[in-house]
Amino acid sequence: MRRTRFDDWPCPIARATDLIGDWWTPLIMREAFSGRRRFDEFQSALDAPRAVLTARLKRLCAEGMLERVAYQQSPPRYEYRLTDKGRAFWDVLAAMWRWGSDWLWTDDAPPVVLKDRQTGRIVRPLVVDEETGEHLDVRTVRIGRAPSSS
Amino acid sequence: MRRTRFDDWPCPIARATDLIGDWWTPLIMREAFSGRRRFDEFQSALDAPRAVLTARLKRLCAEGMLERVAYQQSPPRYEYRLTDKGRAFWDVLAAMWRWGSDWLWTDDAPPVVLKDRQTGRIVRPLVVDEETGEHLDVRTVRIGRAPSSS
DNA sequence: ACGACTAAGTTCGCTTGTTGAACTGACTCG
DNA sequence: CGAGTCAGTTCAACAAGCGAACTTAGTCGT
Repeated sequence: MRRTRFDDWPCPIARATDLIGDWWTPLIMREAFSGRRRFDEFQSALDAPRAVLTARLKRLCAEGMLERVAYQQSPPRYEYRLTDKGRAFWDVLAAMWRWGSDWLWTDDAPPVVLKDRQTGRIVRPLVVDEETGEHLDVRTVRIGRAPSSS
Repeated sequence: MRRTRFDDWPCPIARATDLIGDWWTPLIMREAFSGRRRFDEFQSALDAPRAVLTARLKRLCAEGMLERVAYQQSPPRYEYRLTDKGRAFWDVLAAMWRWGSDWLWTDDAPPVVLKDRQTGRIVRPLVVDEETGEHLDVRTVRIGRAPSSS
């Protein structure tokens, strides 16, 4: 009776949930985007249980979001690097960031923001329709069957 | 030793993770966006354990993402409706959708898509910089301290 | 009036997952 | 030779998720 897996459901949200729904995982990815690579860097930044961190890093490697790369031979030591798939996941974190900033702070404003590395300008992520560039309208979008590809 | 809570961390991603990291929760929100409102509708759509569903709906109401509204008096029956905060969460699901569609199907394409309700056009969500409308560049964005608001 | 049905949960025994703390092993550095 | 570093593993206690059965308060058909 292990917990219900969603990773073979026919829905992108379900499969993504299977990953994100693992406690700590989005935070590990956040740290990876902040440039952390080594086991102990992740561990001390997050103060996560080491056993959990081991399991998560293993899974993220298996999923192809991180890569375990040796950075020295003796003693053998490995670090974890973002892959293209992992980097693409930034979009999801950005959407979480925006929603969290907008709705999860009641009185004050969040103490951390996203900035452009060059200009220092504060960046606000927004989810739009790729075609029109307009903010996605919840009320007009619906989930539908894909056109048959046969 | 209950599991580490992130809901008072000073980071929007952490707080959002605290919600999403609850198993089933994003799927419950997906179903809410598909128009489901009643307990048994959610239950049979997802085939989730009833006790878990009870706990999740309770939490989503407490967080202000759903509202529990009586739709009849006798016997008293309630349904769960999206609030503004809940509707805003669509952006996060859309980002998950896009990333899942792009990276979680290896051979074939996902069997479900997002469509515009009016035109039937397939919609692809994209995360952009609100200012420029450009796709967020992972490499130039960094996490920084907010300007002091004093 | 009686039994079947419905909706929205609750309860229960079992299994899996998370936690914090301590431990391990292979090295390096002074 | 002893202390330190890094990347984990092990362990026991506890929390959370699981499926199945049960409950409660009412309606409907005969």
